[in-house]
Amino acid sequence: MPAQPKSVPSRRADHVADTRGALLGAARSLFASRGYAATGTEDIVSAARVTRGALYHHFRDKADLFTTVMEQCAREMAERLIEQETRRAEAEHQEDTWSLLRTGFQSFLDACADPDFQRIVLIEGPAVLGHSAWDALVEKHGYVLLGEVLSQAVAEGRVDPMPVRPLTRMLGALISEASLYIARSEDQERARADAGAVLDRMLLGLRRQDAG
Amino acid sequence: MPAQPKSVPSRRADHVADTRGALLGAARSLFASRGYAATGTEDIVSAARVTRGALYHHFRDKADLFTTVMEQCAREMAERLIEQETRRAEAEHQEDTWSLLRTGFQSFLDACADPDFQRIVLIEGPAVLGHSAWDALVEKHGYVLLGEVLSQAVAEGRVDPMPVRPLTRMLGALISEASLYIARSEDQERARADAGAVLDRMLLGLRRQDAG
DNA sequence: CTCTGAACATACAGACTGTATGGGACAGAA
DNA sequence: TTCTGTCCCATACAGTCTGTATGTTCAGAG
Repeated sequence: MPAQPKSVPSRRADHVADTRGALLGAARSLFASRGYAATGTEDIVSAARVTRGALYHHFRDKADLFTTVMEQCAREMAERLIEQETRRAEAEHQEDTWSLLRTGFQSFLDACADPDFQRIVLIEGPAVLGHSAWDALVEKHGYVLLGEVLSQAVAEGRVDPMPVRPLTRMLGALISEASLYIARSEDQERARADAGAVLDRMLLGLRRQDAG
Repeated sequence: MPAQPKSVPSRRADHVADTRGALLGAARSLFASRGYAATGTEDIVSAARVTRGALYHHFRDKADLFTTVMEQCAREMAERLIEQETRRAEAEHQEDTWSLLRTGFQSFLDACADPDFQRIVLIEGPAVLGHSAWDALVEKHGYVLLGEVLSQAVAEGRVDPMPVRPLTRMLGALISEASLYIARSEDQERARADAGAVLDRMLLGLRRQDAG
């Protein structure tokens, strides 16, 4: 009878996972700082202290590695937002639903300030994967939450009925551009306040118009 | 005394301009259809019926060629919009200024439907040039008109006072994403109507609030 | 006519990606 | 224990692409 049940991974499996994780970490750091094209596979494997053989064993090619890294970034962002959103929902469940939606978008904007996310997902992603594949990934991870929030807001009558799919994309693009604008501004504080104000005003346009 | 004044270009100069134009045209077509990375310099020069020597004579490197192509696309778009805008301004100068602004943005959205513009300027541009250089180019050609219209709208009190720079960027991103959404939709007609409606509502949020 | 420089074409060197090959470690069968 | 197959990874190699260096042609100045 073995000392450990079958479900416990072997030490060898740990090493494999460590190698793969090191590759992902190195790739993520380099893609975020230098971009996809300017990062050679040799740079990645030397940073991960392995050889290119390990890379091409774990990933089909360089684009596959990038896809995995981007998916990781997107998933982390989605989890962060969901956890943050549920915490707010239970904390301030008595507050006005409209101001809840407003503050939700503001914190969404703050979350997008992550440099890795900006560079890998927002900048490099569309050009490396092509816009259709990029869109599928973002749809899978990011837009589920945003689309859910929006359709719920429509269902509750907080915003006027309108097609949710284009609304989701356009609000996502709006927040993305706002975060990039803030990131490359001199005065971050001021840029954050300005972009937040503009975003808030645009959101206002979606609000239910008829006071009936 | 020469039969032609000095200002008349020689036939050789015509050939030079033709070569450069052929390179730009081939590069534009290929960059738009296959993207920057998937287009080799050999593809470009064979389509232009010259050799790589001509390319590297006229342009510093491949990125320089791309920059010139993108600048051409952006300039054409800006000229198209300006010409279109001035025509509308003189034709309907008696109409409501707010609805003028609204229809202006809708026709801006329609202009962005150009596939070359979408792929080269909106998709490939940021990743190839880097977001800062890309932003400088778009600032130079595209955002002058948009920013002008917006600051004028603020000055005339049609929209509430708010920082114009972030507003310009975010509206530009909004329209860009809307045009891309339309382009990759199954039902173009419906997508156009939906995106236009959402854009119109967001614009509504910027409108002057106090009825004083 | 000679000479210079622009406008290309050609040839070459370097870098990078992807693949084919080889070896070492580990698990399971005999 | 020994043998064997498979997984994991390192190394070597081939193909492609970019950028540069060199060569060639030709228009125009002196």
